[in-house]
Amino acid sequence: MITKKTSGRGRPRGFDIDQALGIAQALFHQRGYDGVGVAELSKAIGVTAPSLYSAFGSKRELFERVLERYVAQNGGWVAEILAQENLAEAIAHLFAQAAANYAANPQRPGCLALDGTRNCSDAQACAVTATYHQATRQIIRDRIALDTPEKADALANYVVMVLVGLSGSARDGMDGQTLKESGEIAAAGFQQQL
Amino acid sequence: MITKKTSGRGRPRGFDIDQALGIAQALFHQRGYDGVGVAELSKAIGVTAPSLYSAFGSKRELFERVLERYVAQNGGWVAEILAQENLAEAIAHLFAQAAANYAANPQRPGCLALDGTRNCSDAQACAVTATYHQATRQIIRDRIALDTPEKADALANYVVMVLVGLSGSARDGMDGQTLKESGEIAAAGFQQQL
DNA sequence: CGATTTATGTATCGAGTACTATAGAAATAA
DNA sequence: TTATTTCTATAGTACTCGATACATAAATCG
Repeated sequence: MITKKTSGRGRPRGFDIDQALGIAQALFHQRGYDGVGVAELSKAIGVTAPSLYSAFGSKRELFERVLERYVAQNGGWVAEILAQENLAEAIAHLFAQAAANYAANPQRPGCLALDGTRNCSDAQACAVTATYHQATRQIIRDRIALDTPEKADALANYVVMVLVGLSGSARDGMDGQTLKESGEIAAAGFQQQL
Repeated sequence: MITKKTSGRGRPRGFDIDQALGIAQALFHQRGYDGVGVAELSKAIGVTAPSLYSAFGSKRELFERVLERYVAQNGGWVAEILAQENLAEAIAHLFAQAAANYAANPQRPGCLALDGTRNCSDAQACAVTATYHQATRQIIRDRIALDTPEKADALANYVVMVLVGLSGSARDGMDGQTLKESGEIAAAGFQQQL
């Protein structure tokens, strides 16, 4: 855990860390890791590059913090929805919520964790998203295993594939209603397997 | 149509156009449009940058030629498979073939047309892939409309969403067998809607 | 042959990349 | 106050990006 000294001895920080993370989050979500430069991040946040490096260490570490924040804000619903009793309904709700979230803001379509490092040149940044990707898949698998342990792997892979499809389609411009309909068909297909 | 003078008056070209396109195709498929630079393309093809620009005009135009070649080689199977009589079987075959193709070469996972310009900084390059994307969706829609005109739009969007999911999952490292299984579930979901 | 046309390599352009050395500014601690 | 600590901005580092000016090489045409 990083110890955040809220106030120490030296000159106080001239910008708010969380607000800066929010601005960076929006930019990364719009155009991906490679698509946003440190210069643009600095300008948008309103500080100079050295201040960013002093606060976050590197562009990749800043992205890690952004992703951590994103998952904290937008990752909880996965576990919440999966907590309900009926598995088929849980998956249907999962797809519906994913469709809604991925198309909620046309300027930030899809999932930052799933698509933020697509075609990314930085292997370490890719690894960060892959961690969250894998963690989410595990959560889904564990829930499915409560009902059908022997089909858990195959069905979890299917569910993740659909989420990738929904996120990617959102980034391709598919509107929320269409996304929702496609999710419903995918959910019906899931139910059929039980 | 571009008139290709096979032999004109000046100095003959020192490299084979189609062979160069093949090398560029492999590179773009591996790492996407932004992930491959002109310097690397030049080095891989074995010519200098000015020769590439003389032959293709720009990196974006080279990518257009590459995509044209890719679709000519790997796009025909979509229409072929959809030509069969039974719609549900056609879609099942479509997903199975997509799964097989997207995972056929681990170094070139997924679909170049679907994922070649993900998070791409060049808007024109994105537009090129979007054209093929839309054309494929139209082919699928028209085939579905032969059976169920009123559901054609929704089902075509679903099918494209699944293809995006399969391609994206392949790029995330999902193996061919898992991809195939997920495609089968998605195909069963499609059949259920008829 | 000379004139013309096209492709080639060298060497470089300006802009952008992530990142940082350095010095000054602004706070606390003694 | 003086020393210490931390953040800040200026101004740069070395590198890569897509694209090109220029002169030369290699072909055809008249």
